[in-house]
Amino acid sequence: MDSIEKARTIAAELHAVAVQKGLDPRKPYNFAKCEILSRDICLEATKPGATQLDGGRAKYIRNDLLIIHERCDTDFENAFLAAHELGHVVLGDDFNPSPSTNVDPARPAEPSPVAEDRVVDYGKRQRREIQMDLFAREFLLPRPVVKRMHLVDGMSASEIAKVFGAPFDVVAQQLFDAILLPVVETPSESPAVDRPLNDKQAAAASHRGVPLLVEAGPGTGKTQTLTSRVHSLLADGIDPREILLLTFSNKAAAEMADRIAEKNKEASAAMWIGTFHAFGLDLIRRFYSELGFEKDPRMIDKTEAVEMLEQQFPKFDLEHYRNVYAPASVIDDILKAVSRAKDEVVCPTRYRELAEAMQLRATASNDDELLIRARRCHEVARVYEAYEKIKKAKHCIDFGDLVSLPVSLLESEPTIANTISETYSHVLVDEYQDVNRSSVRLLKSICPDGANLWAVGDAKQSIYRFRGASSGNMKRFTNEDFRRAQTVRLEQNYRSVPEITDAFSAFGATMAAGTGGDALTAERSVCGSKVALTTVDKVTEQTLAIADSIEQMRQNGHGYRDQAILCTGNEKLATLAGELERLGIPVLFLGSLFERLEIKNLIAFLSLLTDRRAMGLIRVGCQRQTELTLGDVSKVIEHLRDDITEPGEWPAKVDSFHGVSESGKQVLREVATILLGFDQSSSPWTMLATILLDRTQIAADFANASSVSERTGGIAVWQFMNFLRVQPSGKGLPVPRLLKRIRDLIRLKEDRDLSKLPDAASGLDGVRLMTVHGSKGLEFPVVHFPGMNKTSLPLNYKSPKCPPPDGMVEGSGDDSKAAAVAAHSEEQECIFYVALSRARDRLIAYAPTKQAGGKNWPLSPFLDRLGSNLQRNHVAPNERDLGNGNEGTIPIQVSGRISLTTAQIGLFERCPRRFFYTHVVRIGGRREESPYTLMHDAVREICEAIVAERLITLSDSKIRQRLNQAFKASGLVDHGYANELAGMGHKLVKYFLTTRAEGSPIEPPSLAVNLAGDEVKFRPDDGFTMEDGAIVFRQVRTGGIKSSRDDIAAAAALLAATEHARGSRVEFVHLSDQEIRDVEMQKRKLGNRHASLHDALKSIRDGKFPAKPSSRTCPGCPAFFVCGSVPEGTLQKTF
DNA sequence: CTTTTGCGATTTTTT
DNA sequence: ATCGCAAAAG
Repeated sequence: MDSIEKARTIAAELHAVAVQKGLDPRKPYNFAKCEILSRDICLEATKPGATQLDGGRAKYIRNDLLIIHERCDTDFENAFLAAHELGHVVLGDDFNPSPSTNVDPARPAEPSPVAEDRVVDYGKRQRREIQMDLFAREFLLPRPVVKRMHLVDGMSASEIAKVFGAPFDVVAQQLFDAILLPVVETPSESPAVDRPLNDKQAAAASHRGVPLLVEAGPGTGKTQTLTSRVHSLLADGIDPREILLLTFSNKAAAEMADRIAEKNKEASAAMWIGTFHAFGLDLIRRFYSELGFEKDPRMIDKTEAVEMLEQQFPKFDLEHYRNVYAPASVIDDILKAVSRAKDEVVCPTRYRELAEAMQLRATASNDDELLIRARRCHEVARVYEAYEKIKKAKHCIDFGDLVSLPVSLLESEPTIANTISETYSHVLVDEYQDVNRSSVRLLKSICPDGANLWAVGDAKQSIYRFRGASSGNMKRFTNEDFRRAQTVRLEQNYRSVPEITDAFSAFGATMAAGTGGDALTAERSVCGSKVALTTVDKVTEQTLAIADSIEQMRQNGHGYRDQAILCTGNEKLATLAGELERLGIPVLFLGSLFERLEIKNLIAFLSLLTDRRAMGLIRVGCQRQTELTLGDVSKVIEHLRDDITEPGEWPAKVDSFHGVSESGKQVLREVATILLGFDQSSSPWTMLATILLDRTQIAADFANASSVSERTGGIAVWQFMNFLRVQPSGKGLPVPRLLKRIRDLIRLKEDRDLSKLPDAASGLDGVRLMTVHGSKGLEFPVVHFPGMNKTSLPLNYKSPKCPPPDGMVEGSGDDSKAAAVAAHSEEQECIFYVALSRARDRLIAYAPTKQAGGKNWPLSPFLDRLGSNLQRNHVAPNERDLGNGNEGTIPIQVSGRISLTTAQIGLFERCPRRFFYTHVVRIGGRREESPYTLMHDAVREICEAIVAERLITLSDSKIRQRLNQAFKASGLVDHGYANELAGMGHKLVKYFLTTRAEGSPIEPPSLAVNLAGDEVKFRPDDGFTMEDGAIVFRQVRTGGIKSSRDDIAAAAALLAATEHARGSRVEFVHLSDQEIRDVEMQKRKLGNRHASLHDALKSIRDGKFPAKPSSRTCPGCPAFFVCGSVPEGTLQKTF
């Protein structure tokens, strides 16, 4: 149990005792006051800003036995400040005389992992203040009390708030903590039994003077050695404020802080413990003016960064990174390159110089390939320069800046560097194998000669090479960066049984990373089971095999919570989690928050305020209290499609919805009541908190659930509400802005942070599912490691979209590509090594040997390198239903024939589910509008006009005129870069005209291919009779990306054309790529596609609409927020 | 026996 | 999007 939970438990107990003494919690200030007075401490209110308050809002003055606080408007606020200070007293945290400044009564139990909170998460002072806020809230409104009021007495959050005179949001947050998060069990309190240090550990801990690098393999007692060193430094009389302990993750920092606090709470709070990034942020905040910022520059995440650049993108006029359709993805690629540059402390100017140097070399050696690479780098440099300017102008900083800015500062300002290095007499670094050049340079600035620098790491666990971490830094520590340095190697493994230790040591001996002579000696005794590899025939059986062995391990005494499943990537984890859950294995896994049904169900309420067709009813209709039939939902959407309705106006029209059942209308009125008083400008958090706690039973249902998977659902809701609290401000209405931001987060894969389970979930008895990266630093009695196929580990190297300029990555030599490939393959070995070494007692790897199609699927070559340490066995698990079969089938009755366009059938192929929403339910809500899509719309419109007016040429001025007209109609003229956008459009139209230079135009006819009574229509955009008499039909494809795999839409077009006129051709014109592609298919291929068309139509009749999820396409789908299960009932449909 | 084509599985990882 | 394998075609 962590310190925060401990504090809350104590607070709740105090509350209970006070109530027993007869105090009334409904008078909160008096309640807190009596508790304080009973400790012989005085309580005083004073006016805000009084000198005694020392700049804070409340303060405990120990010497005077006095708590003072500023006088607030409400009794509850006063009580909260008093209780906050009471926390400092009760928790024995009164050694630090600083006042309390950032008091927040509605603070969630754990910060949301977004933007700045990710960095400062465990800043020591923040952490104490968070603890006190939660203590105070718990003292005034204990979770068990509010939980009982809500669940047993049936009181809403507002009613509870009234009773206590507390604000709604404070009660709501407390209720969320109480009913959505699992109750943390009082632990059996078994603090890690510290064994005495072995000789090597003791030597490492007591070392003084010259820099020391401790090579600590897995399970060698690294943390214990490090904490021992800290305690020995303290014992030597070192002031804890002189000790700096740097880590790479907040998790590690918190663990170190807690471990040190076990023996010395005061020292732990006084030391600087945190990540490199948090330390960097501290420096930036201290020296903001030297860095050219105003006070407290704001941190932005990548989503915000992309948004900033997107606005200015048209003006960059990039040639090599030109994706005029979806600039966001290009910007993302470039920002990744920028981030890498910052890892190497390469500023925009230096980036451009490197690119220019490449250009010179390319011209000198006549190397065309090099020249193109150089130009690409140059374009990145241009965007990089602009990005830094925008950021500075807006007083923002990004993740990369957190380390690179302080490095530049300290390296250029020796006085500041001196001040800092004099502050810290002892610097300790954890996970040294994860340092990149920027962190090394930061270290060198803090301790130039390396005196009393102490680092610990393991080159074989270096799995962050993609962000510039290199185990080469381990070698350089002694040779180059900190000469005079010594090394110590810890050789005893205390974690794993010999079977496992020997296995990963054997693999370790063959690894490129590390020295080769670093095998470990197992201290534990043999367990009798070797590391196992369980192979199965098919992928589906792998899940069954894992489920079987989880249960078997359970019979051997390893509970679910003792077992972990590790995968290399997130995608596979999510699939596995779903399947195991269906097999009845409880799993601890959230997955992508916004893809969970509970969350989509909530977002549906929000979308009902913004979407005029109310497609959110699809999700709302699936929920217990608001059940609707699919038929009714579909009818409502149909009504709203033809109606001119503003978003949120539909509740007024319920009576006029003909064809909707009476019971359906009744539910719709209830939904309207649930939404009453909210609109697009409402705060999403307030609205959903009201819905969850005041107007529905949704939250209560989670509290009453018992299964791990339902509890996980509750945690997801908690996490989502937590996320809603911290939205960046910006233009537009809050609700639509939030929906856009969610889509952007997923597109940029920034939703990953939200899929981390809060600490409060750790008590649940479920199998832990995580990536190998996520498992670093952890250990589990049993580890399952699936997917050990050649294609997944090692993964093939893929070069970044924007490779760094030659010479940017220090120590990569002349061939930067070869160096990157080598680094990648080293990293893959490290991933395997880390995974193996997480296991204490049992380790089982899994792999299917055949693909779904039945062909062989080779095993990972890494397995052979375990030699005789690996026990192989092949199993054939009993078939069970993984529930993948019928998913997506919807009862539907199609009357009459089906008639679709090529575009529609193409959509069915890409994602049948999306087809269902778009063309069966017809939810509408076309794709998102952006300046780029509007520009493309204008171009398309003009091209259509050109065909209709049979124009062959059009003067530049006429094109401009038409574009201008279209831009006016769409409002694009007002865009800041309307000229640049018009320039792009001009190019596209001009290219379209060149495609019309040959042959004589014909009126494009409407074509169709007959498919057993049904049809697929092909309406060409353009048509010609060529000089040789051939007829050509053209379709303009705006997307422009050439898909190498011909889709069935193309086949349908071809078939339709041939049916119309034998020997006619079909061509796709890609405007952005300036290319005409002939649609060609061999007889066999065309035959196969023809069969696929038949299959597709049959699937539509059968109601088979499975989703094809993809993080790339889903966020852009209009049905994104409603996709999932559908309401009950059969759908009547005419196409 | 060689070449083409289809198809399935994979497109990480994080402060 | 890209790779590697297996089956079909030449």
